[in-house]
Amino acid sequence: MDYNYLAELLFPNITTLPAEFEEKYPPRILPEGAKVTRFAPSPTGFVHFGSLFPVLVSERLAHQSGGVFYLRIEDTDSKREVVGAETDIIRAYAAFGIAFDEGVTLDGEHGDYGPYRQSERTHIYQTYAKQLVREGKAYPCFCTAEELDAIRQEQESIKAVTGYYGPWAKYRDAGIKEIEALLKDGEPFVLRFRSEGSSARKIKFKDLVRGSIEITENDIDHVLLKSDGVPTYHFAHAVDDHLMRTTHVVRGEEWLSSLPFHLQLFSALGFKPPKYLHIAQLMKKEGDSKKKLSKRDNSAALSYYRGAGYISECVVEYVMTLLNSNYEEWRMANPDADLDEFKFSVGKMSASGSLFDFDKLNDVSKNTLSRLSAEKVYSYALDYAQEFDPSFAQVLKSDPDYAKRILAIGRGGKKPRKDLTVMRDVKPYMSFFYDEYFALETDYPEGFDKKDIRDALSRFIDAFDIADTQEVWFEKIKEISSELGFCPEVKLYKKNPTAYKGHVGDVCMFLRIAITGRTNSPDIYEVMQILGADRVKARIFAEIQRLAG
RNA sequence: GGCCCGUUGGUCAAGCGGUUAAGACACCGCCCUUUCACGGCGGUAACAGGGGUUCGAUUCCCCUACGGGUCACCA
Repeated sequence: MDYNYLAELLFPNITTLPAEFEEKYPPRILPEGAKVTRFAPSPTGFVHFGSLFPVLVSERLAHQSGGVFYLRIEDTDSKREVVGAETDIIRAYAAFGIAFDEGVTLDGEHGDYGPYRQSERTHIYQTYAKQLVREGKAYPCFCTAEELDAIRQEQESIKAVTGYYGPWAKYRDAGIKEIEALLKDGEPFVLRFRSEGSSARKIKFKDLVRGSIEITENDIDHVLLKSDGVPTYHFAHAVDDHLMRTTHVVRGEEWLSSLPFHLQLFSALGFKPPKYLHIAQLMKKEGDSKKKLSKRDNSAALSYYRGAGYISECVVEYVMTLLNSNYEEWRMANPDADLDEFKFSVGKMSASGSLFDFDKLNDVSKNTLSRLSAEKVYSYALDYAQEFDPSFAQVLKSDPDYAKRILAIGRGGKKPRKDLTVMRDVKPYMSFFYDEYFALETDYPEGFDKKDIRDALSRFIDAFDIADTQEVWFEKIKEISSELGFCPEVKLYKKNPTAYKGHVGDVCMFLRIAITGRTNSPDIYEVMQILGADRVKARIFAEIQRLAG
């Protein structure tokens, strides 16, 4: 068989040679040990939460080593393509603080290794495909879907391993005359890889997160180019990651089984394969078993987290705890350190799939949020409100300083308050500070005389001075307490509860309800300071009236 | 079904031949506290099962079970 003749027959319009691309895309000049990684999604219009894992790993690996992290769009399947998906992807990751150094961006492409859209690289793939044909490593296959199906059925009936391989590969050894005739008739064909592998042999392979793996060799003649001349994922992966000089490929473990084929491909093309990290899938608990977090779960979409009010930093923080087992420990020791200071290591990655845990996410989120400045929380809260609660956004914007003072309560220091988990919590948390939202949301507990409550409130108004320090302020409350028969010391009260109507805590509770409308609130002294004397007095006065009426 | 990967408390996990088998979340109890949120202290709870190898296995090997992945002109 004259393979050169076949190559010309198959690709008459391809005049470029692999060497030209090798020259056009030379090895990158980077510092020693720098890693080149990429994220290569197909624009299907759905950004999966789980994709954050490989993305974050790739990003860390590249940026921690002084390397390059780029975005490549794998748009080789026109059937799955969705308009606008590309920008959605870029925006989605940008919202999580993930930036690409190179590749497809919102304002065009950046970098010297493009184009970064596979749909624009057809001639490159075909150049390499033609070369493989010349070398007898690839051949055209004219099987129809029906024929393929028939082969499979026959294999199943005699319990043979299914697939297009060896003796089953109908066109593997087709004669040139036959091929020529089919071509002349305009029969569509795919280009297949001529596998020299054997299912009787195993290959040893080292995955960076899984260690040594032994897999059966690939003996399937996989499709390299589809009948429209567009490459399959496998072929594009080999060509692109070689030409774009990727050093580390981070991808889901579902690719592990096609690895033997990929390795064969790299070898057939004369490429040095990249290092691989096959990371475990994120699972979800369903009944008693683990299930893949599927698209049907609303929590599978990355966009869900923004809608639910999780801020990007918190989600990233959570994902990091799953990605590197020592991350949490590091974070506890360095609560305020930047993520960049953490040394991400491949060796600390788990090979088994972890279960998504909302409790843990919430906890991480709460802690992360508690460490943020009031300024930052305000800005996040405003962003969120602008998208999901415009009227609250107006309120926040009407007096930013006031809002920030509220958000600053209990913030900073060794033991910050942890009231907020998600941005949705902000409004209910601070609403009573605003007259338009303020409402009496609770009643006084049973067992207290309405008159005592009224007396306590009115005596407080008489004694109240906004300029009081917390100590003075509290002394006054204690005084009022004892005057009304409430024990000023809780400990004392507990020793002999029947001797009193209640204790100072109860009196505080009266004040709290009058001022905030609820039994739970941050430190009531600070609340009063922020509300201001007028509002405090007005609310207490209104409550006295209500109790009297 | 073939091939492959995985399996330490409810969850995430440390461990890498000898440990009272860490820690975090969740849960429960107590303490602190003017409420709440914190914080402190304590508690329940695990090496999937069976064989080897070894003086000794959570750790190494094999088998089984279970879970997951993959077997497309999708990625």
